[in-house]
Amino acid sequence: MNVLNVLKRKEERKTSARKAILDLLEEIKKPLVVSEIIKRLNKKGIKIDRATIFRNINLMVKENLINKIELNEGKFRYESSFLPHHHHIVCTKCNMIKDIKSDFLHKEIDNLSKKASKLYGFKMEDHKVEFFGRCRECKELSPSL
Amino acid sequence: MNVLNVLKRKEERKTSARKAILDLLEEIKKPLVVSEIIKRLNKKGIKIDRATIFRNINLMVKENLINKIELNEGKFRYESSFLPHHHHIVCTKCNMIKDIKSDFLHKEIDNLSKKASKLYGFKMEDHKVEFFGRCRECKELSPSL
DNA sequence: TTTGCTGCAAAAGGTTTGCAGTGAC
DNA sequence: GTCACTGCAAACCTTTTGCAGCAAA
Repeated sequence: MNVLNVLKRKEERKTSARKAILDLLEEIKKPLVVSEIIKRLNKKGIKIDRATIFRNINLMVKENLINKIELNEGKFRYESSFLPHHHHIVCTKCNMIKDIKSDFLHKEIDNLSKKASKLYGFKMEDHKVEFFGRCRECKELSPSL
Repeated sequence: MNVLNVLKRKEERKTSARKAILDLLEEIKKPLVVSEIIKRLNKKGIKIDRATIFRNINLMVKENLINKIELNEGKFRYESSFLPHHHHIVCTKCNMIKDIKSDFLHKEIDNLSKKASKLYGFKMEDHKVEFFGRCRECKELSPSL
């Protein structure tokens, strides 16, 4: 996939840093925080400055190549926009993040969005649905919670 | 309402700082960032140190007196837990935050939660549904968007 | 060659922590 | 009087910005 071609439209360059970040996110298929991105790139022998990562991610978020999300941690996570549309379920004990395929939620969420949009006069652009709870393993470890 | 009594259970004290914060949040009925909380308290002639605000808010979040939410801003907002359960709709232009009464979404969201919980083996504790878009005024200002 | 991109260092928020003094009970 | 709470200052973390040198086109 030649997603970086999106950048050619403007005066934006296809640099190795941008390619490396996009490649990583498509490979991992999970929302990563910037510190994790840096660590994983290092493991691959790729060194990119933190400031450069942020600058590139912000640019690619604007270009819709990357999604920027929050999962109650006080920092952003980033994932490839080229994953099938989905939501997240987060374990509040082990912090494991799992994707929820949106196809089985799609109708309901669409409904919600339309209802809310009509009732409140908004032109809807985006929505966010995240679930938080104990994953199979963690709920067995402390069933009282 | 004597919500502060919750604190008496433990070795926690009912202080004027805690009361001031809770009162403010019940009065405003909107999710506030800490800087806004400080400003609004100042206007009332109440001076509480930023560190004290954070410490108290975190304590009261644990006690379920206050909800801690994120709305894609890179910082937390806090609102009273004693508001009827609801979700949020955020204008991506003027940043206006509106509550969505949950009663008309409740069934759908409950469905979502149960489905996700069954499918992924989670014991669900919480969920988050936020909508983002242009409010009535802002969508009229730039209809092309 | 041009001008956008990068690394480095510094700064800017938001949030947390250590400590000595204060106040709730 | 005790021990939790507060204010102040410093530290921490994530994210942003300024600038001089580098590299894509």
